[in-house]
Amino acid sequence: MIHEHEKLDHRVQRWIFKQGWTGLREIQCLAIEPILSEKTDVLISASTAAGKTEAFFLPALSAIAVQETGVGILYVSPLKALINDQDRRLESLSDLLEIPVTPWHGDSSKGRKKKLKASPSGVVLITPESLESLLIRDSDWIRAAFSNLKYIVIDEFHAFIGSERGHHLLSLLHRLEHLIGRLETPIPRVALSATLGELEKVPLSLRPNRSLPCKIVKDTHSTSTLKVQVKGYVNPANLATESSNDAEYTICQDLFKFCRGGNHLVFANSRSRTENIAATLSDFCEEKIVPNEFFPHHGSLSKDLRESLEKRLQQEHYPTTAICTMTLELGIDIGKVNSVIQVTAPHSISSLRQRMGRSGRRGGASILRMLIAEAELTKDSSVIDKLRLELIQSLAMIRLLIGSKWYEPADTSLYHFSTLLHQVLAVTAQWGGIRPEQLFSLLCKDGPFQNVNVENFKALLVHMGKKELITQLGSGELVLGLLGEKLTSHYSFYAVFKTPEEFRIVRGTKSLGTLPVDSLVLEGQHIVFGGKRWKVNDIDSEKKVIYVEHAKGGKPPKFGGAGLNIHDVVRQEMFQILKDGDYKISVGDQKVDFADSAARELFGESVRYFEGAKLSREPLLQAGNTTYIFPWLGDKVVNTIVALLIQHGFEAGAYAGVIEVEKASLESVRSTLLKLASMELPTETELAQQVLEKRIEKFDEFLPESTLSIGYGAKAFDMTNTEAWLKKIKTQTDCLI
DNA sequence: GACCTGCTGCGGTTTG
Repeated sequence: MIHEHEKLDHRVQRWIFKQGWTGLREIQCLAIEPILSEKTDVLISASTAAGKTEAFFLPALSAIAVQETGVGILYVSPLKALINDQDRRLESLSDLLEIPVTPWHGDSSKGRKKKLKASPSGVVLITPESLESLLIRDSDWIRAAFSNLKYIVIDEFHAFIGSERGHHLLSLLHRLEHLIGRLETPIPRVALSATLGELEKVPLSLRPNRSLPCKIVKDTHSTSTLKVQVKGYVNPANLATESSNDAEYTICQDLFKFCRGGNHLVFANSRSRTENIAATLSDFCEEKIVPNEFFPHHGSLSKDLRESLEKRLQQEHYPTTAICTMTLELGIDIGKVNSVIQVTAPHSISSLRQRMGRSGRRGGASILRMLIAEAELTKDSSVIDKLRLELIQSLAMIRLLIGSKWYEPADTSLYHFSTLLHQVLAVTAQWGGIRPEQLFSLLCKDGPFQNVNVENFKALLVHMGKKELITQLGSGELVLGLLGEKLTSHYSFYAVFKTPEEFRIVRGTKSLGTLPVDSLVLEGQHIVFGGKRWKVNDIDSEKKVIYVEHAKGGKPPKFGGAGLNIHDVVRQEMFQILKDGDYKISVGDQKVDFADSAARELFGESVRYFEGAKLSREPLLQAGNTTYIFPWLGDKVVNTIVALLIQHGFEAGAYAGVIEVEKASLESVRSTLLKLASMELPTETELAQQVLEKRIEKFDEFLPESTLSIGYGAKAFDMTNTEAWLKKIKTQTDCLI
């Protein structure tokens, strides 16, 4: 394997030497042979900054270095910013090989696009949406330009997998292979990612029809070390808002201590908390008369503000801490930071892993601090507070991250009907006219929508006809209808995901960012935005602009938001920790304690309550008029149990995975659960029929009710695991009798 | 009690 690099083009070898590299990394060596073979898909899974991009491009550029004409490599990225980074990173190597690289997205140079149009060759860096636009508007050019295409590479594959946008991408790639006559001899796909759960299942998500095998390349010995600490905080009960005694203020004081003078990332999970923390930390700087080094970074801030902060982080000239949301999670180039701090529990282990990858300078340890505030207990405290579930969830996620290296896998049971409808329109627009059976094989039978059967598809087409999205000609061919024509001819068509309407926040003539309109903003109201406090002067509903001026004090804007989706494995780990009364991680014959004394104290309270209520054996608990159910399973199962109970006349809801059944005795809930365990349960689709608002995705508004129920049912409910849980409850009860 | 991503053609202005 030491001589693998000799298979690379001589100029590529010379370039490697010139970089001063002592040799190739393990994954880079391992990737050479499968990529050069051109006979297999390749999944390259390695941690951040392990050289995944080079692992692909060194051999792939070698393979196309001798290619005369046509685009040889199509690189697909979820972010424009990533395309711009890659364009810069590839410059020296592509210059040496005289291979042109063309970034192709909404904001990229028109001149370079024009040049590629005139003489297509080399590497194209593109977003899925731009590829869609080219397929619809210029498929003849695509057919010619991509006729010699050797590789398709997808960066940050985990950002696509399992989502509407991911299915869009798979459909685009399948349509591309179809267009250039490569269905029989598919173009090898290479997926790059740091955090993929259940690796062996990923190839199916890269190519659902399995027309090529997939080679998995991963680094076998990850040398990176992690240093983790969980700190607990107690939020005093009965406090007036914005008190200097509340937990968030104490957390900010600690953040100031940890971060000042260095480069750090603070992930705060919501834009409003991000804004609050950044403002408080800036205030601390002002009080101490030192330059501010704390800045917010999230999706509603303007590109200018975000980019200047990214640059400041990367240059490392000044100490800088970004308080951020997932905008700094993906691979945009900001260099490594001293440490990562997570305030409030993370939403998934894969995102936690992604965040940790941002820390660890010069091969040193990654440092993660997790700051978790729980409410001070009073006689009115809820069961969820008494169990300290946010802390328990955080501990469970750290154990899964470090102990079992497990990440949430993609949910492959989904239908993605909204995106399927989009693709019916896109393909019809691309071809002008198409027969229904051709559409079905292209999109469902051979394409990525394999969960959709002929009946589902027929129902969809019939409804699309009724809505004038498509029309059937006498010949049987489908063409665009009036509304379909209108939708596909507007640029907003290309993306399959939905964007809420937003107001621009403007100070004088300077745009500070945008705010979703579902939030309440009134004239005279004080808001926090861009890390500073503002007073709203005027709102222009027509132009969708909010005019602001500087102000002191004020409340943050209320950003909108929806539900969580915690996985079964996380909840099972939480149960295990509480049952064992121990969260520590075994390393060799030692146990590593990663919690501070306050977190240990909170954990003790949780375990005492757990044991007192006998929750290790008893899934039900009555407190006053309310009965609680503890399935210790993911939100899909929790949703399913709630829906079943509502069907049986109960008032039920769930919080943090715990089901609350109001005005119900433990015995009445238990007998209903036992009844459910022995009867035939409704299907997920049938359960979805009782849900009133099912239109969530961008094109859901055009779907027939029956199709919506199928899609919603698969997304929200899990009858198989619910049934298994009910049977377990029944067996336990039978044993007791 | 959540987050993020993307898109065109053309008319206008400025610059070489």
